[in-house]
Amino acid sequence: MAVVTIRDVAEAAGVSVATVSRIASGSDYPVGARTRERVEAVIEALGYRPNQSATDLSRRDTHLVGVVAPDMANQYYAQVTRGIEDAAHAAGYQVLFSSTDRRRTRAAAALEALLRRRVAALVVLGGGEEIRLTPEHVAPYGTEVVLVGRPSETFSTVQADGVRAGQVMAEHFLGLGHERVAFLAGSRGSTATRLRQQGVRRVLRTAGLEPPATARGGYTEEGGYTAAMELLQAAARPTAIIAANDRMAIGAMAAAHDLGLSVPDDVALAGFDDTPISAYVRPALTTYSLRSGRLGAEAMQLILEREEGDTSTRHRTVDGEIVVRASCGARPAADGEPRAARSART
Amino acid sequence: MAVVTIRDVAEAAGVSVATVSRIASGSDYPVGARTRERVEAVIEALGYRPNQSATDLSRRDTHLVGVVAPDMANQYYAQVTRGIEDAAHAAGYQVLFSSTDRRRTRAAAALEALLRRRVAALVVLGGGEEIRLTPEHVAPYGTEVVLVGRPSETFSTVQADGVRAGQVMAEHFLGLGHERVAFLAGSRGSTATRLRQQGVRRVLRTAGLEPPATARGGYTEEGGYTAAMELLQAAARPTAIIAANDRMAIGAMAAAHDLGLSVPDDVALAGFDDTPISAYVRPALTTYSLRSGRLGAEAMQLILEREEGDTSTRHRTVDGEIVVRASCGARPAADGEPRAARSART
DNA sequence: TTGTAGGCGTTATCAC
DNA sequence: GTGATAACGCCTACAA
Repeated sequence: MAVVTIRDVAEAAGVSVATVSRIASGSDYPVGARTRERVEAVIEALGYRPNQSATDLSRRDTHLVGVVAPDMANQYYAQVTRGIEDAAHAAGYQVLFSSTDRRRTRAAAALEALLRRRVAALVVLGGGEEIRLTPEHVAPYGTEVVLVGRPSETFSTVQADGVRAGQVMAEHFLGLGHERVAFLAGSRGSTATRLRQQGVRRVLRTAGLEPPATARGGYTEEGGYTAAMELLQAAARPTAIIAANDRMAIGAMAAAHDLGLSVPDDVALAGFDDTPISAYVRPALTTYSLRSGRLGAEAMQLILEREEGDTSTRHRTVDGEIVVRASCGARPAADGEPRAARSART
Repeated sequence: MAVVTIRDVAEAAGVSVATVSRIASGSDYPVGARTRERVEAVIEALGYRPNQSATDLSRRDTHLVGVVAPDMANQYYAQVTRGIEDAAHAAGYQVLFSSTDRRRTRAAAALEALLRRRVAALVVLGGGEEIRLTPEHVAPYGTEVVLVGRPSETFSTVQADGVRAGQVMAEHFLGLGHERVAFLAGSRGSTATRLRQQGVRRVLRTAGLEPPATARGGYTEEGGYTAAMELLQAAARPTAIIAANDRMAIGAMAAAHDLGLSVPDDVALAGFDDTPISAYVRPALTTYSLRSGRLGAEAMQLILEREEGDTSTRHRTVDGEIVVRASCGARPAADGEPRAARSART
């Protein structure tokens, strides 16, 4: 009933704790075959499970990676985290995470707690301002820090190529003949929005068109709906709206619908993220797949490389691809499609 | 540069480690005002952060709660986890989590790792079969276990009132005059599906109607699409489909659309979960709000109560409410609506 | 009020 | 090969 310690095992097996440790920890230190067998049997019989706190303390290394994000219930962060997690578990790490809810105090508390736990690495998701983290903070602990989705000189980063994504999407619409393209921004100060918008702007400018009319939707369906209502009722109605994410694009689709406008005939639409649902709204949503999971996997990759000696600050870019469906007008409305999720990756 | 330990602080402040400990750990052990002040200054200056592994080892208590779920990228689990997390942080706990990907080996490994960490509590999400957890497993460690969304005699549980949810939804459709109601099940062996289906069945039987035609969609949009295609092309086409979750309902909506059927006129639709998006598809989806976050909060509540001495096995039920929108036919299609997210909670 | 010292459960360095 | 034993960093009787 009481917790079995290494000493209990040693005693029961008639060996020293050192021997048990060598066996239980999977070390490659040589141990006699007979002894090993006996000890393993005892471990099994007693249900011995090494206390990780003790191991960490002794080894001075927790195999823990801390993840900090604005909100884990948000699909994007959840997917990135999943990517981190898969790679982490494969490498014998565990994931400890905290949502900041975009609040300074929560972010600070989360970071503090993670540092106390001496996490081997820290992955910060999102471009929010709520996080104050300096190299001095983590220096003493040798914690590897990776920022996902925000630029940095001092820390390693993993980013989606937002500018390129915006360009690709804008070019797609220009290719379809659109000249009045609007942009639906996410939240203020968001890196993702800024980059995508920059890409869109650049393409429009190069084509000699006016910069996109812009409204802000805070990345939610509701915000997208409201912002799109505004854009769609403006004097010069845009013929296409590029939303900074799928959720807003779907809100915009609802707005168009409620205004009696046809998508894509009256207004073409597209988003970013390639949310699972985007293939199943009607018309199916054209979007840009960012492979959020890859971002997480890449972040973990940086962490593992550090473990192998590379302590430099590195920057990785993960790029995605446009997924053309019906909402942009490049494909027939779903009615005639044989397959709901029909899409093309170019 | 090196990590600051309690000894460094003691030395710098000219006191014993015991004194520093009493101050740094926030204990209420009496300490002289002057001493306290001095020590606090040193802690601040040196940036001392207690090593949690050491604290845990010494206290024989990690303030860690482990969460195990099939897939954290799944909206539902993410929301429940968020609920756990908020409550956990408020109570000074941290959350360690693992996705099992519904695989036995991963589930076993996750559980093992969590047990080694000596998590104070374990929250198991989902009704999957991949998890083998017996009281004997955790008994030695005094780990509090809470199962969310699956029944159990031996462990505490938190569940949504699935039967009631199913009943409410079925009654809603009967009230609208439907007599051929079909059911879109999730994955095999899912508790949520079973309960909701049971509720639906019960109501239909009581009303003297045939049991619902059923197809399985695995809880995804794609599965819902495919399964609905099947149901909708059957000889006796159902006039209403109740899907076990919103994602499948949206897949079904796409299927109806692609078949040229009108929702809700040709076929009425409803889901469960009240996903944010459900208010923004067109027609807006009638659903049943389960407040997943509440499930998590409630689970954490059980854990905290245990901390206060209640070691009994307890069961909590969280119930939700139907959210009536346009897809069931009880409200006008969104076109005429002043507000996209229009909904009524009855 | 403050300090001393033993213990928490492992690992790792030495001897043997 | 195997076994003592000193860390690891903190907490907490117990003494003073």
